[in-house]
Amino acid sequence: MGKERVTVVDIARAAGVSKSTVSLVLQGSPLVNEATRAKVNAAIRELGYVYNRSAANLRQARSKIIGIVVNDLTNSFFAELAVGVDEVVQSAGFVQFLANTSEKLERQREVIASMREHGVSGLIISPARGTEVGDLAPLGAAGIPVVLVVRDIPGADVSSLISDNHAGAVAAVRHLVERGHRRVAFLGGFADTAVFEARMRGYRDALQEAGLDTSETLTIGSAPSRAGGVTAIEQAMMLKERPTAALCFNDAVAFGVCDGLRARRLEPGEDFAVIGFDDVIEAKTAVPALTTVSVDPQGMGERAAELLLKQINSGRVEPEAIVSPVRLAIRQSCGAAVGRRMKEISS
Amino acid sequence: MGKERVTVVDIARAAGVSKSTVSLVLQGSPLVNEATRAKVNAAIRELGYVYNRSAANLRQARSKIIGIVVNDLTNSFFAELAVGVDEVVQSAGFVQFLANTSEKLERQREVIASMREHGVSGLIISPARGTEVGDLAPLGAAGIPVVLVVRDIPGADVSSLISDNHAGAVAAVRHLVERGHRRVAFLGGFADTAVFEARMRGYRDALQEAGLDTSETLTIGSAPSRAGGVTAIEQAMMLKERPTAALCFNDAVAFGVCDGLRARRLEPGEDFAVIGFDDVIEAKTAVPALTTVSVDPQGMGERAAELLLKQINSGRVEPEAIVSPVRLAIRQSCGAAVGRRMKEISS
DNA sequence: CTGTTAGCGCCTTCAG
DNA sequence: CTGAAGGCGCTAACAG
Repeated sequence: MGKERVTVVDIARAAGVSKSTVSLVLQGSPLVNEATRAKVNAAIRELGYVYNRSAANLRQARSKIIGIVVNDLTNSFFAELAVGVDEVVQSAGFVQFLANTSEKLERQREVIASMREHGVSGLIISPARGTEVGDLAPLGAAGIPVVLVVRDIPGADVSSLISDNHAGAVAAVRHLVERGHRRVAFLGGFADTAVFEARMRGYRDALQEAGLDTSETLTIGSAPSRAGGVTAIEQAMMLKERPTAALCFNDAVAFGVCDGLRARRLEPGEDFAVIGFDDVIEAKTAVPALTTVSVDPQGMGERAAELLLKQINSGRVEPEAIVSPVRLAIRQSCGAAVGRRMKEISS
Repeated sequence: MGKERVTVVDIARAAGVSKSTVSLVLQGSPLVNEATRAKVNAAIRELGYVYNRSAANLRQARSKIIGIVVNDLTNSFFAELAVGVDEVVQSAGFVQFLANTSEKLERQREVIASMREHGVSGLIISPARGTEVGDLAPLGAAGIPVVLVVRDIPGADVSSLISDNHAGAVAAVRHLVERGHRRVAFLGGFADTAVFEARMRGYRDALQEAGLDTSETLTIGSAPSRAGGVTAIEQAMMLKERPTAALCFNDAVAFGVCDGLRARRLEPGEDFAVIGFDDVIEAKTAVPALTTVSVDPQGMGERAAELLLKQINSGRVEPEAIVSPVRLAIRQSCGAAVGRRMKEISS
């Protein structure tokens, strides 16, 4: 067992060629004779050579790694995203740096800095709440392509890939109105994100279009979590004129709303429809017995990765803003059964 | 805007010191005067210097990155794991390479190779099914610490951190027996993993201890997925003497079993208890209305990362096998209500 | 098609 | 406490 690292010169010597030839083989260059290539590869295998990317990166001033930073990996939505990114990134011969910020700006700053130091070729970011253009500016200045996903940052000079939240909200409300709902609440979320703003605007626009009440009282904010959903529906049900349906800020809130509904007795025959955003695996399976209609962006990870790779390969960093269409997915038909079930369970 | 990369010599010049001084400052060495340090830091900020880790890694022949490879990031269990690892790894000044293998050995080989090339300091692996000792041997030979999580690979000369599957199964079965269940099935999973073997053995041991039937017929294998659970419970319910409770190979199977139970009518008053393994967030929320008792390892990611860091820092690579205790977590009380609910829903 | 030469940016002796 | 020199392993010119 040789203690020392085996390098290109070792394998060059073993194969009886020069180290640049080895280098060419390593990079799969077509400029090298088939026989030579075979000899080199044999030597590589024999000596157990492992390519040293640190050296290559240093020399080339770039590395085949792309970074992905998400604000909450615990949320299945982002886990899915990361898997999608990983898939295309791996097949393109890159590796993925994954960092989770847990919505902490400080952490985000650190990981972005760290990624720069590692010389990432590009970055996919679902920014933490409160991220400002200044946080991304250095990347752009350094010529590192960035693709923003899920949350846009107005004014940032980078690409973005977000879902059409406005259209999604409009479609959801239309769906509810078609089914006869006249009092539709908007539950959950904080007003400080662009995502919230877009969904809320879609909600209002669709109500107006249907000539319905857009009064503030039917809009109840809360943490964008399951617990927040419970709080929000409780408040909503204390209103003089209760809503009969709710569009929720996201899937977590929708689950919480369902929890809240289960916990209270609805009047016999009373029905309640719930719609959430950001539907992913969990949402598809978690509340099978309640009606949920979901607005979910498909394959966002893959698309983001492709967009990023395109920019990396073209060398050009020309920001591109893509708004991804959403679809309404109906999991289970509405019906008075919902009201009945509530009673049964709470008894 | 200078086109050229700013390096240590630039900032050395700007600060009026030598480059080695700068290097010391960069590493937070205490050997440098406070005033000098301040000057250097000022220059760094002013020139927008970014540390080049490729160069440092090349020079030092190691990198502050640790790799984590999981067999299914889509499974919340592993997402949680990755988050846990990320947390401790980040605070230790490392960054995390995350790769998802989707149970594909070929992919796993690629990513492990890639990580070696990047000079990772250590690796946390939840191996894909079918991984052999040979797949990990080169890492050990290269002195790269490896911590196996979730799934052990007998004979591999690396550390491992797995839950006490045997004890978990025993506890689960005892719990069921105490509640009066006499016919307990073991549903789901494939017999080709050590995990399966341990859980199955615990199941058998506990039954024997209680003087109950351990006949093969109550053991029904299936894919370790939700769909597999549905298949398994359907088979189980076609038995002459039906089981009244099931211990499931994992949480996904448990969900599937619940699905299957919902889909069929139980006799009035008939009860059925379901227990799953690998409980994580999803499990805690997905089937709130059914009785589930869960066996879940806590903080495995953090512990694995700590173990790995310890090995990295000590330089010593002395494999250590840790069996993590599990706990039974009862989500909701058992009761005849389950049988009633089934009827209601399926009608 | 293959060999030679010259660094990439940093860290580490070893003197001062 | 700071400066001067050398080289980590690789690739990018350029010659042959």
